[in-house]
Amino acid sequence: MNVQQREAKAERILDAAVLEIARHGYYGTTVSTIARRAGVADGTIYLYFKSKEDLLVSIFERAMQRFNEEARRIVEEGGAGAEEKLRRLVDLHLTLLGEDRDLAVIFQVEFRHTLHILERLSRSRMRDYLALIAQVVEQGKREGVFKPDLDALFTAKVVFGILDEMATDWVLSQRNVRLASRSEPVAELLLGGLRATRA
Amino acid sequence: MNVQQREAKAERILDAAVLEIARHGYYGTTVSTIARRAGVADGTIYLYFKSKEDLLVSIFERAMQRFNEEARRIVEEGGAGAEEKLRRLVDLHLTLLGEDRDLAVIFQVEFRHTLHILERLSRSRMRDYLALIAQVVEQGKREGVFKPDLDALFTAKVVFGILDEMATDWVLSQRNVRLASRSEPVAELLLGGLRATRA
Amino acid sequence: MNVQQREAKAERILDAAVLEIARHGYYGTTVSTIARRAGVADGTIYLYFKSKEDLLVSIFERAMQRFNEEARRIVEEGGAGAEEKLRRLVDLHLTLLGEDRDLAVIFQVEFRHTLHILERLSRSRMRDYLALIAQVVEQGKREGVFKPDLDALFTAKVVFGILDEMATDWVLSQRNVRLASRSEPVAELLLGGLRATRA
Amino acid sequence: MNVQQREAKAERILDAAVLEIARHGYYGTTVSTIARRAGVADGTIYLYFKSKEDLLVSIFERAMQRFNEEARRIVEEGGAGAEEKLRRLVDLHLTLLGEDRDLAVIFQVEFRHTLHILERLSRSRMRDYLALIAQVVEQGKREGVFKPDLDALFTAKVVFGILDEMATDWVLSQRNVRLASRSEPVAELLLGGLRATRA
DNA sequence: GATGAATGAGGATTCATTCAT
DNA sequence: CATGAATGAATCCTCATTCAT
Repeated sequence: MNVQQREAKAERILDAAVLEIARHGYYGTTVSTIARRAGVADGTIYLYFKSKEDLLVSIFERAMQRFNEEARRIVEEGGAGAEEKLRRLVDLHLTLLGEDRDLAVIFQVEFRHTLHILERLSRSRMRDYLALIAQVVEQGKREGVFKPDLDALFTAKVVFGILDEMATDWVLSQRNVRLASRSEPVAELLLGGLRATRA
Repeated sequence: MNVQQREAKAERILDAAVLEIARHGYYGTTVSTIARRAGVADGTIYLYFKSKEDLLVSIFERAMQRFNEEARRIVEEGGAGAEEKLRRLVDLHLTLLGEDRDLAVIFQVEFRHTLHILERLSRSRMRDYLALIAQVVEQGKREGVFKPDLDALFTAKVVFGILDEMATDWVLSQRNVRLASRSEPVAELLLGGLRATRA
Repeated sequence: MNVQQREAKAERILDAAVLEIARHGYYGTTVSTIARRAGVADGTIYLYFKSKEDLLVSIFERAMQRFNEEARRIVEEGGAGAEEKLRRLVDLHLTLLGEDRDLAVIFQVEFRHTLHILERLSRSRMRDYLALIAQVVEQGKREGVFKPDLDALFTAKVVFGILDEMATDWVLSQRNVRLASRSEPVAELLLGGLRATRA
Repeated sequence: MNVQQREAKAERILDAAVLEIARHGYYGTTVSTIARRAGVADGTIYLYFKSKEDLLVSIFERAMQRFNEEARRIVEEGGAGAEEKLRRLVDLHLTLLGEDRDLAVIFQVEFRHTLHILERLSRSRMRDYLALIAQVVEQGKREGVFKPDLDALFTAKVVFGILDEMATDWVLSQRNVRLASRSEPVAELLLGGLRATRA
């Protein structure tokens, strides 16, 4: 079995885990259930993941990698201004979560709890993400479009907090709206708070 | 045993539950452990609470009641303006959580997960809380100090999101700062985003 | 529940464990089986014993205590000579094991393997037992009835080895003889080897 | 692959099994571990042995064959007397076990437990071994150097029991002595017990 | 012959909940 | 009212064995 096949099966297991955990919670999901949905035997799970917990960590890692990659692409792009970048980050966040409700549920609901378990590990990925947002804030300050006295990290947390609340709200409400439809107003409100008041 | 004694014991059990669950998580805490810390027998817990889950619901209810009561007092006060009320709400939120780290941990970490369990129930209390914030936003619009086109509920969620992120950040960081020390900058940033631009 | 009742139930569980383990081996016996035979629920076992392994340790301890107690009584008796004491020790060993075939099986078969698990623990009880035999050898040397150049501990091991082989042989043979019927010839043979040759 | 190559690989697997089982016990050793140490795939084991249990049986068979072969050579030698032969048997037993501690561990510790599994099978080889010892006892009786009233098989078991206890003691003690250094005193003690008292 | 990925039965242990005292 | 001993369902994980390649 080559690397590609192996990874494909790991993906399938991870996908099954996302689906089940989103619907029934981490503690409400048994390894057996995940295996059944992935179409493998219980024991097979353990050929690909060290433990049930490792499954959760892997879901987080896989998702955060994508978040961070795409966010980095936006932040490090040469041409765009800070306002534009912030709009895109907001949209990226809400779009990625909005595309996969199950993943969103896990992020907004399960991981919170699991931070208890995962502790530092997950926090380091989060720090990276916050740092990327903070970078845009700094750029905005340099460009003179954001208030000069903003604390970049503090502001990044505020931005994240709003996006996070939007996502949680969307996840818990059963209404059938696209999460990304919030991008515009959220970005507006944020920029309203961050923009330098012209003298 | 009169009502007062009964309630006192229920409180003791609830306090023990807060402490243990904050430290070890809902699933990491056994009913036995809670009973031991509360100084009662395992079975006694069930004379006061329907189940382990009910314990969690009760913690939430007790805390939210206090939040909502105090928030209502602020919101319904006649004399104050919307800006002032928002400042006070921000401070209330961060102060109440900052006073009891264990409770804060449960709110920021355990309840998220548990929303899965508690579902609608908890959301109704949350809706009340959000409605109170929204009321202040409305007042600000009427007073002309907030932008006239703000969607009140949406804005309330934004406010809550920021406060929530601040609290989570505080809970997860081990640093020894007072959570309430964030009240000022948070309120400033929020008001910066909400204020009507004077013509 | 008082101490006596508690101990009675622990005994019942231990008895059930002896019976099942003797018949199916330690690894061939499930905790469930033991529980069923003891007439308790699976979980109850764990109110009395830390683990399945602890059950095995406890069987060993309980039996060795009886062995050592009775052996000590013989060894420390004032009046008897070394020859007589050795005869009685041989008889004690074979009688106690011969009385309870299940226990004998566990001693001769299961514990060997389990020494791997129990290691030092059990060896200390064994050392006590060997020391008691050695004491009799010393007495015999002082009395001039045993060869003066015997190494007491070495000799004790020889004695034990013979008794042990007799027991194992009895356990593995299905023949229906009393183990204690070997006491006489074994003692004779032993004494034949130990006796001082009269000048 | 010719017969020789096939046997060489079977040997390698058996050697790996001896090593692992001696160190971790039969139940503590996985087929995978044995395969890894033997440098073959898990499945390959099953091309050479019917099952994990069969591996154990084969270890026993291989070792007993050597024991019996060498013991037979001693016993059937024309020139030597019974005393001399017994000395040599004692030395053979302790030397063979003393040369390979891993094998000794398996014999003294694992097989005991496993007798449960192997039952009759192994006993037949053992009977052969005991019969060889008994033969020497008979010879001694005929030669008049051993007591005339000895029960040959009973005596053989006594001899075996002593050797066995010596081996077990050596295996369980971590001291760094050669097991064969016990040959002399053991033989002396035995002969002391068996010798005919000269009239 | 050799491989090693996949299987899935099996078992020790935990813990929320009950109920006789 | 309070106790805490007893319950037994429920679950993660291991590992001997198989079989498609």
